[in-house]
Amino acid sequence: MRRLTIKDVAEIAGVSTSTVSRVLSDSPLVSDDTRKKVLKVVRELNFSPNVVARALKKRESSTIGLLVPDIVNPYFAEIARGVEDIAHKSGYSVVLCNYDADTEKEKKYLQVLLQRQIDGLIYAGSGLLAGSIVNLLQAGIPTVLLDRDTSEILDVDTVCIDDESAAQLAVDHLISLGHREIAVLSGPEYLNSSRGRLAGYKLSLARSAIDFKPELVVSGPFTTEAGFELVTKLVRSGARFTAVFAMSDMMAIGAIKGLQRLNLRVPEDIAVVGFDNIKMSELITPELTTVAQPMYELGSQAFAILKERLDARHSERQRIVLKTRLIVRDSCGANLRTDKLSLA
Amino acid sequence: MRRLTIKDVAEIAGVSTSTVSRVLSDSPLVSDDTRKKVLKVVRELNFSPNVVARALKKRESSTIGLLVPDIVNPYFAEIARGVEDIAHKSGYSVVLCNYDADTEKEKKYLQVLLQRQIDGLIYAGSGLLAGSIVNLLQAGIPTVLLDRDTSEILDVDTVCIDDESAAQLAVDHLISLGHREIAVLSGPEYLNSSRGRLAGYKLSLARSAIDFKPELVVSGPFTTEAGFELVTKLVRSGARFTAVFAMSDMMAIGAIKGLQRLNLRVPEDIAVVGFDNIKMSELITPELTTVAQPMYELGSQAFAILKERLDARHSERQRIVLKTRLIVRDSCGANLRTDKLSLA
DNA sequence: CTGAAAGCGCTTACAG
DNA sequence: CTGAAAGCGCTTACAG
Repeated sequence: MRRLTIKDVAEIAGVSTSTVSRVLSDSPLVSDDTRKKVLKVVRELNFSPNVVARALKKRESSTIGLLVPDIVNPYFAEIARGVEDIAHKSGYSVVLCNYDADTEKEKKYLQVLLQRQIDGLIYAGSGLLAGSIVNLLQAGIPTVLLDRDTSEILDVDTVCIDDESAAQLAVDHLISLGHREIAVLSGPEYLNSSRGRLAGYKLSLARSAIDFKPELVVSGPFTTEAGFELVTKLVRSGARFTAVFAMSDMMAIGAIKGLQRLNLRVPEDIAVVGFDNIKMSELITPELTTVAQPMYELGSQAFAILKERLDARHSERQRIVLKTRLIVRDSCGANLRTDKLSLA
Repeated sequence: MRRLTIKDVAEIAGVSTSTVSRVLSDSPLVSDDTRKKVLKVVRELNFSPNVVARALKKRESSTIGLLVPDIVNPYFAEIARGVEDIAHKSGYSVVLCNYDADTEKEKKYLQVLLQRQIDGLIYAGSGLLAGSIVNLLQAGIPTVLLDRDTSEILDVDTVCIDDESAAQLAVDHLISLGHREIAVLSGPEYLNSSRGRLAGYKLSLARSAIDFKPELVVSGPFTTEAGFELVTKLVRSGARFTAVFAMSDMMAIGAIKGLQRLNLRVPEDIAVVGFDNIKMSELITPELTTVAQPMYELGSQAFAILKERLDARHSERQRIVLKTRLIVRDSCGANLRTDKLSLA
């Protein structure tokens, strides 16, 4: 069963393919009469144009690439949702790429996406090779970096949060609750986001005249497993602390599990703050106090500025910083006196 | 900066575009010498062919559509990962579509995907319009249905689980622990999966000579919110039960929250089994006993059978049923005597 | 307002 | 083994 083409439509409607093409793309260069005639045939045949032919001709594929480390990570899933929703509304399709922490996969995906003539790329997460991004920019494909602040290094559009002040939200909260020995479960050290959050932590300590103790800072990937293992080690090392600041909710959740395994109560013995506010954070017990990142908005804004660049290629570089806020729940003890049953 | 084409390569290498095309697609109809010559130029120019042109000519886009209700739902995120991993390995890109429960969006996506000349479609979740799928099949685009057993209705490839026996795993476990009043938090009633699981529940009861009580069955969407509200209502209605079988982990997690709010302990007062085994299920407290679905495999198998159909269009209809298994953790009390600390 | 023609960047049957 | 030519299904500058 051959697919229909504008040629079929043209013949039946008794016009040229040019005309069919024009009505299909809402060109004003068509009389109302012919437009109606053509539209009628289109409807009758249930005709739907071949967008890959269009893409070839126009050199615009109306598709963008979305690179995330792993869509299974709820943080990236929410971002992806934000991207896809807005892209779809604007007539773009998004091809999903999970590159893990794998440099080879990352290169491979970039190559595939280039071959597919994507109009733009949204790059989330940590894997970015300096080399790859340079290639992209050289190839002239509009790119926005999500969740990575590379302002110093590269001239790319970017949407992110202010990691430093976001971290302060968390740490100040702990301090206000009386904590002075605050351990930190950091993400990978090579990430700007980890560094920024650590800087925020130090700042908060300094403001309250608390000494910074390097031995209270441990780092690993943003996973529950890492959270579990890092606290466990920390406790066993004999380090003294009454609270922990985890740089992701996944780590915080792992940490809470770890503390519970060690027979430590959260928040009574140790308080825990997370970071991200993934949905899961309010489903665990105790409900997690955390710094909320607007994941969905990170995604939708990323697409929005990509779109701006696609529409008008001259625009200035944009750097969007989204707001974070502290969500106080139960894992730091701030709500200890509240009778939770009254909420039900 | 114009993108390079095979014409550029051909000129520099001193051969025809046909030849360049042949070496690029590994045709055997090229001598070793010319192949080397061409490859050298390709490498030097860092040339990468335009796959949309290829797609137009070959009428194969090497892309597939993936329709999920919502990628933020961890169940679908894991499935998506399974699909994407294997698709990528086979040289296919996947276009992500979140259609929610929205019939209009669903139609729109289907239309867009058709226009994009996707080679195949993987359709997960519940939204399937009978009408849409018929259109698809008529359009001749290979489709596999994931997570929906439509064997009676439609002649489509399908990968799913045996809902009936999976549910029995859960319910039998509860019964073996002495429970006889088992409430069920069902998914939407119009779904085959909900119906199958309910059938399994009834079968298990019958086998143990337990009367089926319709008032213990309530249904709603597969969400934590529904789980929370459904148990809450059930308890307040005065219904008597000592255990609940939730048809998804999200519902089970919501139910546990709800019970806790009501000052009921899980599993001491009420046991809860879930369904799916999403990652979150072992992160909550108490850790959730659940029936594991192989989400990743559902996704990868779905792509695998789609690929088979793409490679050899004559294949018979396939229906793959994947294994489920019971994961015993803490939410039913089966492990009550185990000293959990010994695990740490 | 409309159509004929050229062309987007590939692939492949055909001829040699 | 290699190349010239036609064509995939559109869009759009050009001429009228």
